[in-house]
Amino acid sequence: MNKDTRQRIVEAARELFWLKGYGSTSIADILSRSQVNSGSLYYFFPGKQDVLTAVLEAYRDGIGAMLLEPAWGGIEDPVEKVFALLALYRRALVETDCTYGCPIGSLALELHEPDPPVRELMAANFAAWVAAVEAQVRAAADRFPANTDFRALAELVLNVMEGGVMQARTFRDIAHFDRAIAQLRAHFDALTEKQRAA
Amino acid sequence: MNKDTRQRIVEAARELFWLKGYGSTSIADILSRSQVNSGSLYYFFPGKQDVLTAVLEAYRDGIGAMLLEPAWGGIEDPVEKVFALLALYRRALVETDCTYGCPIGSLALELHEPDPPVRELMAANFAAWVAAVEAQVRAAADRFPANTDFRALAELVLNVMEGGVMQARTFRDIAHFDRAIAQLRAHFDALTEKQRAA
DNA sequence: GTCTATAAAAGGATAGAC
DNA sequence: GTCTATCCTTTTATAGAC
Repeated sequence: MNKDTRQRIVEAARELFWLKGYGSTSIADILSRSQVNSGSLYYFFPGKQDVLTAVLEAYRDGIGAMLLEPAWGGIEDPVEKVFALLALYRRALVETDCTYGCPIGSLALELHEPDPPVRELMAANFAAWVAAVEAQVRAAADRFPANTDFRALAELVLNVMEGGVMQARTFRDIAHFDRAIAQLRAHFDALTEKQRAA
Repeated sequence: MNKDTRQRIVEAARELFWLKGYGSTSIADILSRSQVNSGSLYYFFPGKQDVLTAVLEAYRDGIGAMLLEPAWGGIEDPVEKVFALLALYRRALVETDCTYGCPIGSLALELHEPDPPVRELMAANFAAWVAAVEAQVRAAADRFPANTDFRALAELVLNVMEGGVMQARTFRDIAHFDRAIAQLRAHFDALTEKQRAA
């Protein structure tokens, strides 16, 4: 219960930032949830923003073990891995009555002028997500037209997911997310069909 | 300078919520920017959240005159109207060094548990935007396959725009937005080509 | 490394004269 | 409808003993 104090703080902050956002989470909230006293938090972190950077580092470092591996367990086909990842976001939405938000996306739009370290960590998180998706579509490169921009395609997946989460949350209706993903699936089908025709 | 006091408050709040977000904008900020005193603001509004609903109502009521008409001036083709609307968002991003955020999208992700009136007004704003885009693609219905889901297509436009804005802001790089729109254009081209082939 | 107490400031909101 | 002054709470952060 001593050296993991820092980790308890980061974990509590991660949950609270996800549940309530950064601005609406007070230091007192973090202390209460992590069962840590003020003095200890400020021993590890100069201030609240440094807790945020630690949280963003945790997301970045955990994207494989915490997000991709759970989503991809047992799935072989690279394209289906992409949609299995999206299905994970759908599940999170359903389980939270469409209250869930992608933690990185929410922070990205909440923080209007983030200090450089914060912004760069958010960008690093998005970049890692896109790189993982890009690797999958690239692994199925033979199904796509020869001139396919795989990075842009992977970014499209991220954009549609983030947009779909935003709409589902705002309307409190998973159908918005489902329509978003259906449109993406249709786009993928059209691309692969185009290749088969060629 | 008396009956427009309320309007000055709403306008100042609109700008500040857009620049800094809702949580980071204080009542004192709004008073200072609108040159209004505390007593006057609380004469018109019970509290800060009521200022937010007034701002969201202003966005909803102004979507035609403030957003669509400026975007569509001189453009006839319905599909090009859709992309002209997206070009307006691009311009806003470029002019603000990729600091711009869609005001509704930012609020939608910042406010994690918005009270019903706030959430419904955000939804009404998105719905009006989507309806406007849907009307355009429907006006070009003959170019799309017969089974096209025009609402879902219009929602895709919104989702890609919101995602593209999020990425461009986070990376401070308009190329992210441009790739997002290019993917959307490719999707439209594929749909209309499919129809021509049929 | 952790504890309690508290400083110091900012925030939303109200009172009451005019 | 507007003005000034101010209350009350929350919030970030620090001090100093242990």
